[in-house]
Amino acid sequence: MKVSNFPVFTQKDVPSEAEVASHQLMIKSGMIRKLSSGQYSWLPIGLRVIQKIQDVIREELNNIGCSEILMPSVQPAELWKESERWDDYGPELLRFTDRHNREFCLGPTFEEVITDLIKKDVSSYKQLPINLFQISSKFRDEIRPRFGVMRAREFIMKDAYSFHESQSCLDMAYENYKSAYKNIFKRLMLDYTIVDADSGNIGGNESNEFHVIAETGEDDLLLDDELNGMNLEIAKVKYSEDNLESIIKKTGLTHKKGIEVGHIFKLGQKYSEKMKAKITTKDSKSINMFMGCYGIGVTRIVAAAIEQNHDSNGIIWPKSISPFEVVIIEIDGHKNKEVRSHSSEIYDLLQNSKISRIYDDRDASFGNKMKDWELIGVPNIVIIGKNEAKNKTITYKSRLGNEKLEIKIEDLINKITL
RNA sequence: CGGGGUGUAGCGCAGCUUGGUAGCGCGGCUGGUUUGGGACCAGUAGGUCGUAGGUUCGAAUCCUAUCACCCCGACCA
Repeated sequence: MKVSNFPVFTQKDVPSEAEVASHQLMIKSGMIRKLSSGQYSWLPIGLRVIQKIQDVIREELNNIGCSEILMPSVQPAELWKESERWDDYGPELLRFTDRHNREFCLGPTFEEVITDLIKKDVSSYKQLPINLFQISSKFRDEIRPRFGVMRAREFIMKDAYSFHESQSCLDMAYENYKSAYKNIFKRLMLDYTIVDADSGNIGGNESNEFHVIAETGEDDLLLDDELNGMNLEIAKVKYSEDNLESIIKKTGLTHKKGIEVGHIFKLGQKYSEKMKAKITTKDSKSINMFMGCYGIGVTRIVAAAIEQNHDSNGIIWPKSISPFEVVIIEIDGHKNKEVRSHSSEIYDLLQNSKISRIYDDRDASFGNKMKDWELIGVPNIVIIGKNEAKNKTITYKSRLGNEKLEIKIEDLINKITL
C-alpha cells in the first residue's frame, strides 16, 4: 500500500470525551470515528487490525474442526419467546417491529438462531458432533456505552456453537475450545488469564472467562499467585461475602482489573430442551442435544491490545496484529528521483517477500511522518533519504527504542522477520 | 433510571456572571522559503453559537421546553 492510495486519518488533538488510552489512541491514529454513542465506524487502519485478529481466530478454530457460517443479525421474536429469553434478556435486547407489526430483535447472541438451524437438519447422533462459528456484528442496547469500542452497542464478536450427543462429548469439546483460545490469545500476544465465571443469562453449568489484565478493565478478578482465579460474582458466592474488600481479607487473593475478551460456556441442554432440538441415539432413544457456546470479542480485543501496548508516542502493535509489518518512510521523495526509485525498489522487495508494508509517499516532513507512524504503531520502520539512496542501503528503526541503524538491503528481511 | 456536567468553525477552547450582532490555538486552502524528529512567512476560507419557543429595540449571553454527548452509580460480554 502507498499512503497516496490508502488514506491515513491521523490527528493531533483528541476529543475531550475520550478518557482511556486505547480510546484516545484509536481516534488519534485514525482507526475509528464515532457515529453516535457506542457506535463506531472503522477506518482503513482499524479494519486491517480487526482482519488480522479475525485471521488468527479463523485459523485456530479451523484447526479444531470448527467451520465458519454467517447468520442474520435480524432475528424474529418467536425464537426468543420459544427459549423464554424474550422476557428474560431484558432491555439490553434491541427490539423493533417491521411494517407488518411483527416483532424482531437485533442479535446480541445467537443460541436461538443456531439451535433452530441445527434442529431442522440434524436428527441422528451420527451427524454429531457439529462445530460452527461466525464472526459478525452484535447489538446490545447498553445502559451506558463506555471507553470507545471497549463497551459498544454495536460490536464484532466471534461466536461458536457446538452440538453433542452426550455430556462427555461436550466436555471434550469444551477443553478443545479452551486450548484453541489459549493459542489465539498467545498468538495475539496478550497478557491474559482464565477465570471461573458465572454463566449469566446465557445459561449452562460451567463457564470460563478470558481476561486481559489491564488497569482500565471493568471487571474485578480475584487471582492467586499463578494468576488463576475467578471473577467477583463467583467469589461472592464461594466465600459468602458480598464485597471485594472482605473477600480479599478472607482469602488473601490478589485483586486485578480485567477486560473480558473471551467467554466459554457449557450450555448443556438448556436450549435444546426449550426449543426441542432432539436426536436419536444409538440405542434408539430420543434425547435433547448437548450444547456449548464460545465467544470472543473481536473489537474489544483491539482496545485491550492497545491498553497493554502503548507509550507516550502512541500504539506499539504486537507483530501478529499490526496493520502493517513495516512502514517505508521516504524523505523528500517527491523532489529527489533517486530517493523515490530506491524507495520503490524496497517496496517491491518487501512485496516479493510477502511482508505487508505501507509506503509513505506523501509530501510531508520527516518529523511529521515519523510521528504519524509511531502513533499508528507499526513495529518496523524503514527510512530512505538521499544518503540511503546513494549508498544503496536503508536505515532501520524499531518502534521500540530510538536507535537508528543504516544496514544493507539484504539484511532488512532478517531484521523484520526476527 | 438516579446524581453531576457539557453542547460556540474539523479538533481543543474563550466569550455568558453584567444582553449591543462572535474570537483564540491547532487543523484546512493559496503562494513562497523549507523537509534527517510534529518548520516559517504572507494571505485566505470556514460558525443560522445543539434545536424550538419566549422575554427584549436588540439574545451565544436571560427564561422555558426539548435533543444529543460525557462522567459517577445500578446493569452487562
